[in-house]
Amino acid sequence: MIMRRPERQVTNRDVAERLAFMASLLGIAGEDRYRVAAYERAARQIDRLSMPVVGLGEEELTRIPGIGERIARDIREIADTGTFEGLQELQAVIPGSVVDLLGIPGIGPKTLHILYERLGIRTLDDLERAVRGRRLRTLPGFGAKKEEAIRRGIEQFRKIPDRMTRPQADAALAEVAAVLPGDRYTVAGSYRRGVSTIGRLAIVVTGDRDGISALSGDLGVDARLTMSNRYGSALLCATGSAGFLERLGEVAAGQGYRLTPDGLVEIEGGRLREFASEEEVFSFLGMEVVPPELREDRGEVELALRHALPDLVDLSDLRGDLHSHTTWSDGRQSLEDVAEAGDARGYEYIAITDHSSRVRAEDLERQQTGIERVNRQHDCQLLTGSEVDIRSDGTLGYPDRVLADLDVVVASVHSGFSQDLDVVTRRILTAMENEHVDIIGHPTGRLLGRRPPYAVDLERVMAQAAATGTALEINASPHRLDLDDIYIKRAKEMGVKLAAGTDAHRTCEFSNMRYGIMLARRGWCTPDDILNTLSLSALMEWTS
DNA sequence: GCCGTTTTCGGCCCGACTGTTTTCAGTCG
Repeated sequence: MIMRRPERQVTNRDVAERLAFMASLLGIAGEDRYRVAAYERAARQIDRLSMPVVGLGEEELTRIPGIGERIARDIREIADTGTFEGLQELQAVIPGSVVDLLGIPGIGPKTLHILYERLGIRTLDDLERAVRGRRLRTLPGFGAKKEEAIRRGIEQFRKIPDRMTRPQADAALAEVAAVLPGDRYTVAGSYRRGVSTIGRLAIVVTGDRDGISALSGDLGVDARLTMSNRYGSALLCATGSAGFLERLGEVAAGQGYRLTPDGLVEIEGGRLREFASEEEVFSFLGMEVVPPELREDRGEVELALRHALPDLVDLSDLRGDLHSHTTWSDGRQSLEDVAEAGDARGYEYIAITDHSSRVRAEDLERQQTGIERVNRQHDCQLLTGSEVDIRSDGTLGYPDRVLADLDVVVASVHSGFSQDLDVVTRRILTAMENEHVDIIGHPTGRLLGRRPPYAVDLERVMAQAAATGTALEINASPHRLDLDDIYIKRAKEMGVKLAAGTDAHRTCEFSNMRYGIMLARRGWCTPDDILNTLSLSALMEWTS
């Protein structure tokens, strides 16, 4: 049976993506940077628009700030044809492989423009050859150091694994949902275990084969068919991980069984025992049910046999969020918006932590007045705070007297990513020595699929966190998910508190907390390990 | 390219950082 997806409607995301692509091409073509910025701004506007843009006429489009006559025409063209003339003209001149090079750290549009125009570089391989041939340093505005920086950038770029972020996986799963009814399948694999990035989606399907070939063919989903009376073992095996299943297989073998997706097979005699649910399998083997997030062969099987698994933290245990941005810096939400979002989630508090680099100390005082006013109108209390830069020389973005007035101080590295291990580590250690710093934000600085972590000695950071009573952040943004699970577990074991924060720049991002909790659970955290399970008063005591 | 007027062109977010420069340009967040 051939599954054909219906012709897809052009979404706002599609339009935004075309406009952003135009901006990249204009930048590489060496166009005026404000023209480039105009397309970037328009892309952002369309992306956050609540109504579908395909239904709007040019007249209505120009009423959106940042969209004038020209871009309104382009948008209409995209809505009708999927692309527009100006974009096609540029695409005819600049190959797509050139645009990809913008992903290399240290290469922006201006640099790429010169590389493309002067050296005719079109691909990553071209660029690598030019670097090896020391041809970059001869270009105007280039030198040996920049050439070396680009060489390192290429190295990093090549190391980025080709895995989906969780939002990308969710988008792919939406395509699965279009093919199969929800009661016929369950998502398994690394997705179900809550891994930060997903290589390949795995699902377990019950019933007939309808739609299965479309899933594995078009969508590249690993779909395993089973019967409902064998669903338990099938889901267990499809969820993994390999190490966990191996350990579980040993337990089964000790009791005379072989673990298979069909069920437990008696080693002597070959009789099959079937299980409709995972719970039944665990129970049969005399074990506690192991939550999917723990199934990584890190000692969970032994504890499950002793019925001594940790009581993992749950989203409902959280009383607030410890990292958010507003329009005072680079956020898209007002203080009022944040308080409303907090009320809607039933939070007791949300820390307002705008970037120190974007808010002058005297403006921070004005923001505090605003917070006091908003707090009178809402149950959820906004906490005064800052995400203060740990600058490349190790100093903080605000003087102590400013930090002393804040409820919550998150200190983060946003610069000097290419510094040596020891330099970056000492910057962070120094920040923790400051008595006003409560939390180290996104401790490794990684951006999933885009930028590897900076070089930092996490053992030393964790030891210092334990010694100074500083919390380490679990940054819940699906593009960061930083700290990683193995370090969360290690930190917890060292007695370090972990602070879950969404880093929300807009109200819809507060729901990203679910990712943070997923990660905390993978790090074996109980409610006691997470700072923001504390009540407001207990939190205030902890930070003071 | 957009916007706001000072109705017809000049300014557009900005600070830290780095590398290339002798005072600035490009990248990044």
